[in-house]
Amino acid sequence: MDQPKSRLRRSTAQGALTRERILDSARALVAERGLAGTTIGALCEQTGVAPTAIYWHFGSKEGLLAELFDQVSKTEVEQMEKRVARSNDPLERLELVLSGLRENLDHRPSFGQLLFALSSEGPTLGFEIQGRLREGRQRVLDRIVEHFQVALGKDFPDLDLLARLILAFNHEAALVSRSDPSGEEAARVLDCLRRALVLIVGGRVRERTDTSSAPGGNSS
Amino acid sequence: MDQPKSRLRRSTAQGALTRERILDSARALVAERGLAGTTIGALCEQTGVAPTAIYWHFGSKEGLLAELFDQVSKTEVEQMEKRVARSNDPLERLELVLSGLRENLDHRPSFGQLLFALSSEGPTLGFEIQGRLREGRQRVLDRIVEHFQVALGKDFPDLDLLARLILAFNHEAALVSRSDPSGEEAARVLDCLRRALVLIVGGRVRERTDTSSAPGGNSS
Amino acid sequence: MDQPKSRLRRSTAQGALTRERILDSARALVAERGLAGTTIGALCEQTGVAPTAIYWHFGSKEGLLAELFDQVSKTEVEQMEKRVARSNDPLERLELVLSGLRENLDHRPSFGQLLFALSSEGPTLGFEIQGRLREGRQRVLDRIVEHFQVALGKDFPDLDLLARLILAFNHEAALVSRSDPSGEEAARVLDCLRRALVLIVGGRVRERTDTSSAPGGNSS
Amino acid sequence: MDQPKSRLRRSTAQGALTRERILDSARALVAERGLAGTTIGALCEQTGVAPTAIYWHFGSKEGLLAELFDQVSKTEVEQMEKRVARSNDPLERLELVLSGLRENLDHRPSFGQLLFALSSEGPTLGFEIQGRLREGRQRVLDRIVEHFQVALGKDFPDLDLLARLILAFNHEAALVSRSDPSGEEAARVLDCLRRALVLIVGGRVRERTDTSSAPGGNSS
DNA sequence: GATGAATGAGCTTTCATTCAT
DNA sequence: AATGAATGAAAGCTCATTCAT
Repeated sequence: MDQPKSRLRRSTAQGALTRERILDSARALVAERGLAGTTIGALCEQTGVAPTAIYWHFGSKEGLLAELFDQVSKTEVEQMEKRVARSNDPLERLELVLSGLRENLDHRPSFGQLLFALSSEGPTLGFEIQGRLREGRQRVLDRIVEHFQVALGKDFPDLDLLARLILAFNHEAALVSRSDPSGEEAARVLDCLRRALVLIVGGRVRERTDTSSAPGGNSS
Repeated sequence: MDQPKSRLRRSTAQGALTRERILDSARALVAERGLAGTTIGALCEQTGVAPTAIYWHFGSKEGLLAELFDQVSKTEVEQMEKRVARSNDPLERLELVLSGLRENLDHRPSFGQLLFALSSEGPTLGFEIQGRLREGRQRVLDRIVEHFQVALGKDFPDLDLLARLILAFNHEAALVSRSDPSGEEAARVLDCLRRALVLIVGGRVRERTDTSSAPGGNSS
Repeated sequence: MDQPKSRLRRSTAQGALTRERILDSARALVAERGLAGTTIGALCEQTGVAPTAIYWHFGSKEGLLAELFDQVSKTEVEQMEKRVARSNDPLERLELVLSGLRENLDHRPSFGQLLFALSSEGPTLGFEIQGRLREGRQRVLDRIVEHFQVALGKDFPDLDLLARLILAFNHEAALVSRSDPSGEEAARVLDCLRRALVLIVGGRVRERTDTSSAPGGNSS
Repeated sequence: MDQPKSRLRRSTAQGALTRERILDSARALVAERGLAGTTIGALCEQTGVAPTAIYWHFGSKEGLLAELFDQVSKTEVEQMEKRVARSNDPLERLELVLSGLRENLDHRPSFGQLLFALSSEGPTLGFEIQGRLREGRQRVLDRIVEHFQVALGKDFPDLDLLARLILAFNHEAALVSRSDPSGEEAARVLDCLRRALVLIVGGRVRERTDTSSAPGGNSS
C-alpha cells in the first residue's frame, strides 16, 4: 500500500526523493551559512540538480525556506513531545528536555540553528513568510511553557523566563556554532543553559518541596 | 585655534570628519540590517559620499567593519568601566551594569546589536577579521567576569555562567529588535535577563551574606 | 450517437476538446499580451493542462502560433465573406465591411489584435512561420481589395490605399487596446477609420455616380 | 568653454560618450527588435561595455528606455518645428511634414519606430514610465494638430482624423519595417499616407479655396 | 581627500523545451 | 492523450571593488 504499485509512481517517487534531498541540503546550508548564504547555486552544487528543479518543487527561494521551516518545526515539536512523555517525574522531564536539546544539536543542523537563522535574517524576507515565522516561534515558546507547566506545576513562577532562557541559549548556541562548526563551543553554551536552569528551577523546587513533602535538597 | 590654517589642515580635518560620518552610518546600518544588509551603496546613500571615499578611508568593507568593531568595543568597555566605578557596593554595581546595558540599548545602535551582527555574520568574513572578532568577544566576556569578581568576590561561583547569560540575552535582544525595531520586545528580553540574574545572584548572595554577615564594602 | 463507444474514441474526442481549449486561451492571451506575453506557463494556468500537453498537440510554441494564425485567419475571411454577401449595393457592402470590423473588435480577441501581435512580433519567430504569416497577410489584403472591387468597381482608383488604410487602422486599434483594455480608445480609432474611408470613397463615388448615374444594383 | 579644460573633465567627457553610445545602440535595437528584444546583454555586446556600466548610467532598463524616449521625442519635435518653419504656405508645409516623416524613416531608427515599440510594448513596463509615455504621445499628437492648424486654418475640419492618420501610418511603417529591414515596404506605407492625406486635405482645400480665392486644383 | 566611470562575479528568476512514464 | 520531473539558456539586477583623474 505504501510502496509504489505501478510504473507511473516511479517518477513521482523519484521526484519526492529529489525534493527531500534539496530540503536536506537547504537545512544543512542554512544552519552553516544562514539564509543569505544559502544560495540557489550552492544548493544546486550540493544536490546536483539544476536551479529550475528547485523552482519546480518550491516555486521560489522563500517557498523553499517556508517549507523547510514548517517541516523542521513540526518534526521538532513531535520529537520533543515523544521524548518528554517517557517520564512523569518533573525533574526528570526537565532533564529530558535538556538532553533532547543537546542531542538535537549533535546531529546538526539543529532546530535551534534553523530557528536562529530564520529569526535573525527573517526581516529580509517577504511579508507572508514573516508571519508564518512568528507563528512558528510562538508555537515553540508555548510548547516549552506547556511542558514546564506539566513538569513543575501550573502556578510555578517565572515560566516565561525559563522559556526565554531556553530560546536565548539555543540561539546563542547556534550563533557560536557558526564560527566553531565542531560544536564544542555550542556544547559549552548549552551546558551553561543547563546549569542556569538547574540554579533557577532547583531553588524554586526546593522551596516548594520544603513545604509540601520531603525534600531531596542536598547542597551540591 | 579653531580655524584651519592651511588647506592641508582643513582637508585632513574634513577627512577625519568624513571618516567619522561613515563609521556612524555604518554603526546604525549594521545594527539595523546586519552585516550583509550594510552595503557600500547604502552607506553612500546615507552619508552622501562616493563609494571610493569609503575605500580610501578603510580599504575594504572588511576593513571598515573591523575598524567599527574596534572603535565600538573600546568605547563600550570604557563606558562600562566608568559606570561601574561609581559605586563600591557589590549589588549596586550589579545594578549599574544592568542599567548600563539597558541604557545602551536605549540609544541604539547598541553595542549588543553590533556584537550580535558581527558574531552571527562573522563567518562570512575573511580570516583576519574573525580573529580580531574572537579576541574582542573574549575581552568583553573577561571584563564582565572581572566586574562581577570585584562586585561579588573572587570566588563567587558560576561567574562564567553569568557572563554567558548576559551575552546570550544581549544577543537575543538584538535578534528580536530586528523584527521589532521599536525595541519593546528587546526591552522585555532584557528584563528577563535582569530577573534571571537576580534569581541566580540573589540566591547566592543571600546564602553568602547569611554566613559572613558584613559585606566587604570599604571605600577605595 | 452522442456517447462515446470505446475508450479510444472518448480520448480522441477529449483530445480535440483540449486542443480547442488551448487554442482559445492562446487567442485571448495573444490579443491581450502579445506573443512574448503568451507564455506556455500562462497558457497552462488558464487551461489547466500541463505544459507537455501543449507540446503534444502543437509540437512547439511556434507550432501553436502558426496553427492559431491559420485557424483564425481562415474563419475570419469566411465570416467576412458571408457578411458581405448579404448585400449587392456597393456602399452598403462598404458599411457591412466596416461594421464587421467593429463587431469583430467588440467580441475580442479580434482578428486585428491577433494580426497585430503576429505582425509586430513575428520577426522574433522562426523562418517558416514568418513565411506563412506573410502569405496570410497578403491574402487578407487581397480579399479586402477584392471586396472593394466588387463593391466599387474594378477600376476604382486607389483600392490598394484603402486596403492599407484598413490594415493600418486595425493595427492601430489593436495597439491602443493594449494600454486601454476597455476598448474605448480602440473604438475611437476605428471610428476614425470609418470617417477616413467615407471621406475618400465618398468623394470618389460622388464623382463617379455623377457621370454614370445608375449603379449596377441587380438582385442575385 | 565647451571643450574640457582640465584633466578632471576627461573622465566625465568619456563617460558622457559612453552614455551616448549606449543610447545610440538602444535606439537601434529598439527599432529593430522592440523593447523585449533590447536586452541588456545585447546592448553590452554592441557597445562593448559591461552590464553594470549601463546600470551606472541609467539605473535600470526602464530608466534607459525612459531616457531614450525623452531624448528622441524632444529632438524629433524640435526638428519637425524647424523644418515646418521653412515655409509659410499651407500646402508646402504639409509637404514638408510628409517629407520630414519619410526622411526620418530613412536614417533609422526613426521616431516612429521608437514610438511604435514603446506604444505596443508599453503595457509590460512599469507604472511611471507608462505615464511619461502617454504624455509624450499626446504631446506629439498635439503638435501635429497645431502644425495643421497653422497650415490649414484653425477651423479646418477633421484635424484629429489627420493626426490619427499620420500616427497610425507611422506605426504601420514601423511594424512592416520589422519584417523588412530594408525599409522598402515601409516607404510604400508612408507613400500611402501621403496619398491619403492629399486625398482628404486636397479635397477640402479645393472646396474651401473655391469660395475664397483662386484654386490650384488640377486633377492628378 | 575624494569623484566619476567601469568591471566581474554572482544572485534570483523565467522561459521554452524534453525525457520517462 | 497527458503528467511529473528536470534541464539549459538567458534575463534583469546588485555587490564589492578598482582605475584614472
